Amino acid sequence: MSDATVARVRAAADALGYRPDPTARSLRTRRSGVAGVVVPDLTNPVLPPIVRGIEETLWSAGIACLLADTDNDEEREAALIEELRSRRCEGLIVASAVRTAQIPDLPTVLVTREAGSLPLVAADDASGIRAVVAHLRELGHTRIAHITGPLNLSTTTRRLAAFGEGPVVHGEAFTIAAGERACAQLLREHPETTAIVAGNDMIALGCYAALAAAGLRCPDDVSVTGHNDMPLIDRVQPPLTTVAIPQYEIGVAAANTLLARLRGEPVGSMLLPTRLVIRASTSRPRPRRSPG
Amino acid sequence: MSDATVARVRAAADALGYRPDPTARSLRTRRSGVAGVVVPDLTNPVLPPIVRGIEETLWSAGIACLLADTDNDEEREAALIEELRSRRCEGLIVASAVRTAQIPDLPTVLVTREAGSLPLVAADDASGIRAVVAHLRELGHTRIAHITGPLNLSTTTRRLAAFGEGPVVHGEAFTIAAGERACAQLLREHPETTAIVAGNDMIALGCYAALAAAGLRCPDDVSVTGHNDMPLIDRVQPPLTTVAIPQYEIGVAAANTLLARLRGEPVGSMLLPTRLVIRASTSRPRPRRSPG
DNA sequence: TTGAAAGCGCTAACAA
DNA sequence: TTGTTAGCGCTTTCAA
Repeated sequence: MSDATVARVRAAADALGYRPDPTARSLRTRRSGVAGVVVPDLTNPVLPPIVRGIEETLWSAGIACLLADTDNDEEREAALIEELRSRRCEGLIVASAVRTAQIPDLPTVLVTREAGSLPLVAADDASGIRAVVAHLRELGHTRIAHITGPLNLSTTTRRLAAFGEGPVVHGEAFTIAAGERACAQLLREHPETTAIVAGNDMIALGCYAALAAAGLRCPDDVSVTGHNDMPLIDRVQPPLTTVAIPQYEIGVAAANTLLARLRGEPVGSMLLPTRLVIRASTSRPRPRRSPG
Repeated sequence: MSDATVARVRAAADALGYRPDPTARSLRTRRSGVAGVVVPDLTNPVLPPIVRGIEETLWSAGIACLLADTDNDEEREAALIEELRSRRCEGLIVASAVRTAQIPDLPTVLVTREAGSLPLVAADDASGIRAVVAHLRELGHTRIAHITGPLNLSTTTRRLAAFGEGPVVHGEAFTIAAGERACAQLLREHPETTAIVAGNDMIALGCYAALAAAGLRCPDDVSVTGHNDMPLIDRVQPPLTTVAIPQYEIGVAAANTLLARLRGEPVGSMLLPTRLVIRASTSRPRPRRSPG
């Protein structure tokens, strides 16, 4: 068939406004051109940049994204994933995985949170937390405590392991309220603490609130660090020292990993580098008055 | 057909793992069970709660959401909407509309931003802005200026009209950087200003930066107000006086409006109530020294 | 190389 | 009421 003919047919098709029907094509090819993106809570400021990275990368590969928000509810997650599967998603990017979760028989890439042996794209939080602890030690802190996120999340266990020795209190969620409660408990149980490594930025903000409620100042009395460097966290008072993660790039990498899987290429996990951002929530510990 | 038979068939179907194929069903019924959600920039903190409201409401009506981010680019918006249409979305919820935008021949509900005569679900910003101005006047301010968002957005024109008389500077975008530039310009052109009504919270944060750069303090020298009451804006320094909008409810209402349209019911626009939230970025104007 | 035909899994219309 | 059939718009196979 000559190029000219191709051009003529194409012109005629355009003139008639012909558009291939993706539904009919899907029925025939068994490919939907759709992937599912499952998030635990879009309202968590870490997620939107990740979702943008996913969405832009998949769109440019001709794949559309069905968005599903689990509201951090495991049952809801299961139901939504089943629904996405039944809608013939070609693959899944899951940011909401809890360690016990069952992911279905579908090409799946996890983001941030690990589960089973599925490929994971996440920030290298362990090295981030180690950098934070080193920074605090350099400032002269010796009584450093850690407030974790929920124990069923792999992010929590990774960060906890990297934190190493020291008092630990577990927060029930990655929220300001949970951070505030956990920090109040920490101040009761370990009043000698001079620095707190919070499980993430939201928990760090909870620490700010608990410290203020206890009449302590940050960083003068207690230094606080976070994790994620989420939007606006540089504008709170005091600006938070935290571990920056490449959110958008994590989204892009997750999408590319899924695309590779869909092409049948072997894929593995990926940890992207983090960066310590030192702001005003950390300082030298206030010299202790000798007892008596 | 007896109930018992129904039950037996159903049991047999379950046993065989029968799942109706939504693709084939779509091909036949011409209904996809999918709606498109078009946002200008998911990274803008106002949007995630709205998207959650949309997504939860549509899911519970059996409709899945294809997410598309236009990155505030009009061409991209057109291309994405065309792509969503070709994928047989049953309807569209568009939060990215600019006033000049062409929306295709598809049931569409606009969110926040208006365009043409399409049904719109938004906050009643006009009354919010009026409340802000009244609050500033009550505090004793008489030299109140307004920094707008981009002029091609209906949110900007609504808020500008409600602001009324006074010096106005236009920001090029709803971002901190644009707010900072516009505020710097305002301080040059109208140094007598004692209060700034910013077009939204991001622009207000830009004002904070510009004021600090000019050696002015908020609220001691200049009061600042925002719009949206976005997450974390209560934690910045000083906590921002702003207009709270019911973000999640806007999403829910937009989704319900689309569902009504899809059922063929007549639908109209809806403005949801706003609420003035007074925090620490507004105070009485500093008494002016009499000249000379 | 080109064209014809079968069929993906479902639903709606129709016949028995 | 129940069963049968045509056909949605595409891709792929097979025949010419």
